[in-house]
This record gives sequence, structure tokens and C-alpha cells, in this order.
Amino acid sequence: RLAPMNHWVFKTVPDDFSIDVLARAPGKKTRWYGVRNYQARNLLRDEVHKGDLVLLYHSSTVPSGIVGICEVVRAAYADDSAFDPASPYFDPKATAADPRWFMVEIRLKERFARLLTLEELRMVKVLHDMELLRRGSRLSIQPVTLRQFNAIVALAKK
DNA sequence: GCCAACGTTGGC
DNA sequence: GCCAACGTTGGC
Repeated sequence: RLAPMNHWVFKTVPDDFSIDVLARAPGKKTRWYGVRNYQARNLLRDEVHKGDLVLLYHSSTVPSGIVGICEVVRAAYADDSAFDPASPYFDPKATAADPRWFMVEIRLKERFARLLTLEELRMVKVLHDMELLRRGSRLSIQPVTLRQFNAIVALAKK
């Protein structure tokens, strides 16, 4: 692929899915499914490419923060949890012909030695306009610039 | 548990 | 297509 690599934040509530689950998975690889917001869906389906790098964020924890880096190993394909009536992500309007929701596969690349809290991220000037730090930010798939990504990786090493 | 900020739903 | 009501998210 000739297009430059994209960078992302993926948010997850660790009670539902956490970096620990990813770390224990075969090949440290899992499907990233259950996105049920159209804006996030569109990013996942159209903009998240194989080879992109992802900052994994744990939300609804005290404190919340970024816990590591993943790599996208498979681009978007039908999220079949939408077809399963027993799944909390079931959507009766999703069909094989028109899946409506999509998932990708990610692999854990690096688990940070420590969690980077929102408070700490807010103190970094380069990160001031990050979507994650915006008041009322809820989008579960967020684009990140290379500058922001690099600043966060550098912060994790400190 | 509170509550602000969203997103979605559905009557009209 | 408007918009009020409702449901969900998520930091605190």
C-alpha cells in the first residue's frame, strides 16, 4: 500500500475487553468487534488499514488511560456478532448481504510499562487538540496524528 | 452514583 | 425533516 500509515485510538471498557485479553490471545491477536456507532463504523470500515498502529485506551476506569500499542493485521470485514441473537451486539437489521457493522483484527505490539492517564496527557502541549482530551469525547475510534502518536510513545518510555 | 454530553428513536 | 424524549457513555 502506498498511502501513508494511519494512527488511531481505540477505546474499550476493560470489563468488556482489555489489553489482558489481547495479551493472552493466541498470537496476541483478536478481532475488534462490537462497534455500534456510525461515525466510528465509517472510520473502521473506510480509513483503518492493515498496518495502521493503534493506541489502546481503557475507559471507565480510575484512572482511565492508554495502555499499549496494537497493529491492525486485517482490514474491515463483516462483524458477525451482529448476526448472533445471543450477542449483546446483535442487530436484527444486519444481514450477510448488508452486514451494516464491521470489525478489524489487531495484534498487541507493545504493552506500556505504565498507564498514561488523561491527566498526564493533558500536560503535553502537542496533545492539546487530541480528540481523546476533548470534553464530551465519546467516539470509540479516533484518528491520531503521527506527531501525537510519537509524543505518546515517548511519554510511555519516561 | 452523579450528571454532562452525546447519539438514536419515533411521532408528527 | 424537525425535535423532544430517551438511552448511553464515561469522567469524576
